[in-house]
Amino acid sequence: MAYRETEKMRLRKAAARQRIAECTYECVAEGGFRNARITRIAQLANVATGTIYRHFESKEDLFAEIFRQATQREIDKVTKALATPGSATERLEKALRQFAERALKGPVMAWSLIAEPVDPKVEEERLAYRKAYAGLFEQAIREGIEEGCIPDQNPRQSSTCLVGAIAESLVGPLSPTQIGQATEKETENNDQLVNTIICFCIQGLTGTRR
Amino acid sequence: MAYRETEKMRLRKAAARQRIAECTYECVAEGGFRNARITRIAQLANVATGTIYRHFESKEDLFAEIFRQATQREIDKVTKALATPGSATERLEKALRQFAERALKGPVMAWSLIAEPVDPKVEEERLAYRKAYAGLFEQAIREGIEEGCIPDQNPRQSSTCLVGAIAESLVGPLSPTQIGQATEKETENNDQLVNTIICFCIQGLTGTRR
DNA sequence: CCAAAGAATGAATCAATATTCACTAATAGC
DNA sequence: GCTATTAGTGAATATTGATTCATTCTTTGG
Repeated sequence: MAYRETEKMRLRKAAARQRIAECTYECVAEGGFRNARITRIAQLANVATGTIYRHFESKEDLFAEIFRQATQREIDKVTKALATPGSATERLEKALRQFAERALKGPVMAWSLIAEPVDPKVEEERLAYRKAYAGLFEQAIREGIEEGCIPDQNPRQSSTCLVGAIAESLVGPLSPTQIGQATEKETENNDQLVNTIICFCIQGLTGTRR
Repeated sequence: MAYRETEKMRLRKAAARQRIAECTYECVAEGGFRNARITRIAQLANVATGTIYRHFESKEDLFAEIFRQATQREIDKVTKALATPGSATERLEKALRQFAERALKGPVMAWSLIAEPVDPKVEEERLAYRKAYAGLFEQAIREGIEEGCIPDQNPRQSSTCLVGAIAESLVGPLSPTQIGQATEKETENNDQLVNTIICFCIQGLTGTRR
């Protein structure tokens, strides 16, 4: 009898796994899942391609995990924004802004999470992600209706519409040509864009121009 | 001296080309560009794979042409809707509804036109398509502001936001699971969805609940 | 019917990647 | 240092589709 997994080894393996995950994230942020090739990920992580398969069942599984981690981060941010004090409308505005600004800061990743075609397992994660968002906004709208700052409406449908509206308002400008990092001018334009989207969304929700 | 291209031949070739185009459209409508393989298209069109290359330079070129044809059809519909009599708001509503309903009737095609990742040549067509839409809506918004039925705002930015909002409100629900043909219940839901989107958009634009 | 020219064919080739696996290196406990 | 066991490697293989091209079929004008 000889080899038995020891703590040191467990840590080393965990570190390697983590490194692979991070490099995958980097690749995706750079050019989407489509662009994240196993060979490139392996290179970045300083491991052999085969090693990746000792840590993850398949590329699909690896991607699904990265997707889950990335969306969880986004959802946490929005959840936090919705948990601040203030009226439902104010909190919704904060959350939408959070969402939009993050997406514009990392447009490729946002696009990958929102709209890039992905394998079935990853698509499953996306479904959960969408549902989570819709649920968050739905709850806030419900509160707004109770508070009286949002007119009566179907919260589920409005929240779906809301998520859709922001998502695509962002996917549009970001998806095709603009992959470069934001210049000053662009940053300014982005601020403008975010304001317009938020304004549009809040109006769409409340019917109140401000 | 012997063979010279005759009218009959010209027609026959044109017919074959047309048939290939139609079958490509079918394939795309069924599963997006990603899913439209040359071999499958050839099968549907009853030609050999090689034949496709006698009619089109490459897959990319074929796709670009199909894209152009498909978007032209969509743009014509919206243009027509915007050309009816009525206030700018009414005409915009009609146009948005037209857009949304068509997209929901052919969700996969809509998704392909709006958001599916495509080759550079096709992406170029998409850019033109987006610009055309933005231009149409922008003009209508400008008219609305002049008429006084839409508050003052940046027409370019609002129209971009508008296009984005609808597009993604539709891409969201349609992209993942629902590929099946609409059942009665779904049709009803779709009507509801379209109403909500339109309502949301018009409010976002005018700040008026109705 | 014939010869020249073009059109159509589809099996073979090429290309791009994911995945495997026979082999080597490292580790653990003695 | 030795051996059992697991980790790591990366060249070879498998897969999926686009594209090519030598060959066959059609058409045309005489």
